[in-house]
Amino acid sequence: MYTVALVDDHTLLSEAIAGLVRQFNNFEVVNISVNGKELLNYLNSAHAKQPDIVLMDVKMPVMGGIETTKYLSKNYPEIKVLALSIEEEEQVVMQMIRAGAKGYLLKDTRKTILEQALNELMTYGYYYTNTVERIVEKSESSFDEILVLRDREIEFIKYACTEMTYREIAGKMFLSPKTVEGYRESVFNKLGLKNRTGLVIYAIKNNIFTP
Amino acid sequence: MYTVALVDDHTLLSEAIAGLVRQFNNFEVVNISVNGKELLNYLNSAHAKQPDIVLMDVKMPVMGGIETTKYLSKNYPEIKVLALSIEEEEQVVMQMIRAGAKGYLLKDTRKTILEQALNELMTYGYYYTNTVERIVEKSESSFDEILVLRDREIEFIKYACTEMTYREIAGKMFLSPKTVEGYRESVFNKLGLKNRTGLVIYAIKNNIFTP
DNA sequence: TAAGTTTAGGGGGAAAACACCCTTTTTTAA
DNA sequence: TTAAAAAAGGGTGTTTTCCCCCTAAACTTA
Repeated sequence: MYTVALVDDHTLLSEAIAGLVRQFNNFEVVNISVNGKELLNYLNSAHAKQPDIVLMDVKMPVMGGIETTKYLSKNYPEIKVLALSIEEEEQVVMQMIRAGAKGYLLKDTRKTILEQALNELMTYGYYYTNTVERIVEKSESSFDEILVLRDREIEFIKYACTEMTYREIAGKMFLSPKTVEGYRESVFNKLGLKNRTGLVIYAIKNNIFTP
Repeated sequence: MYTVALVDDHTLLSEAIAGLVRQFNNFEVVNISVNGKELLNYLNSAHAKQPDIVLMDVKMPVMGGIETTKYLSKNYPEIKVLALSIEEEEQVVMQMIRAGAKGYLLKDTRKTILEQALNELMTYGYYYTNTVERIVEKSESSFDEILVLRDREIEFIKYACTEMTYREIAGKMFLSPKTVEGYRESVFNKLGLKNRTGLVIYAIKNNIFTP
């Protein structure tokens, strides 16, 4: 009998998924937490039944999935983290994998896939769907262009996601308008963008700017 | 015995929640769909057992919760829509309520609350939590400008959130560039925007466009 | 220390975006 | 059945953005 802990701030969902897990053979739910902090409290408590697998949401208040996974990888390496996220932004997936998650289930997963994932996690130690594998491959080959963006360029991008004109941005950054235009050009070239609208969308998709 | 249909693109979650609903007395799950279109297909099919309640996610591809709820309110007014959403952005809540949702459950709901909501929905016809009531009150005083946006304007906004020029958007919408400029002007005036960047941010914040 | 990389700045021109001014036809609502 | 509102289109001029090309300090780093 393997043990599973759930971490998700969406109480209804974690309760519902706990119900699913309980239906599976070989698996029992030992804890449901609403964030990483609560999970750690549980793990440190004396009576805790240590989970073999943690089903972890990514976006949570207080202590998020990425942070929690990093901590677990370091301090409880025998616990396998299976990310279970609502959305499939590539960056987020990669950050979780890098943090040490042994698998990443996307929103469109079916019940049977969850069971399969749990079983494979215990037998092989990891479980990746095709979608996630593709993301990982893609990210490994053309490694993140976001890295080649300079600090000053990122600063510029954030300002570009407002209603300011480049002239006004130049004022805020204490630069000449021409310099700001230079940043625009280099950013456009690096990211293959046509105009400022594209830049805004890119910035939001890549978490440079949050609306 | 009351009937419940679920609409959610997160298959795992809808399956899990279906499991919860089946545990409740008086309720049975008659259909699980991944988007509004699929639900309508089900309702139109001959063998369909019409649901008393539809548990509806808001953000879905193909046919979203707001659109679907509007359609149901008009064509199946006897069906009660209970929104069940991951996030609690005010605009979204209000849009769903205006579309005709009889209740709105937030992510942090507990299993027992779901059961209570379903029961109250059948006895009183509606169910609102305190959080949602507060949002509704707040929004009723300062009424929403999003309503005054015309269909064609919203269509324009979606295109404006791409790298297309207005000329190209005009082509896509089969309009003259001048007409598209007219939409731009009226949208800017209505929403108090200065430029296209502001429009993109507004559209994303208000879920007109999802990056 | 010489070469490369940021960072900062500039000229000039073309294309878009923006702003305010209009008209006509069709739909919708009172 | 009018009156209002929406949808579509136009003219003209200004500002902003976009694009390409180019210079020069300042800092890394081999």
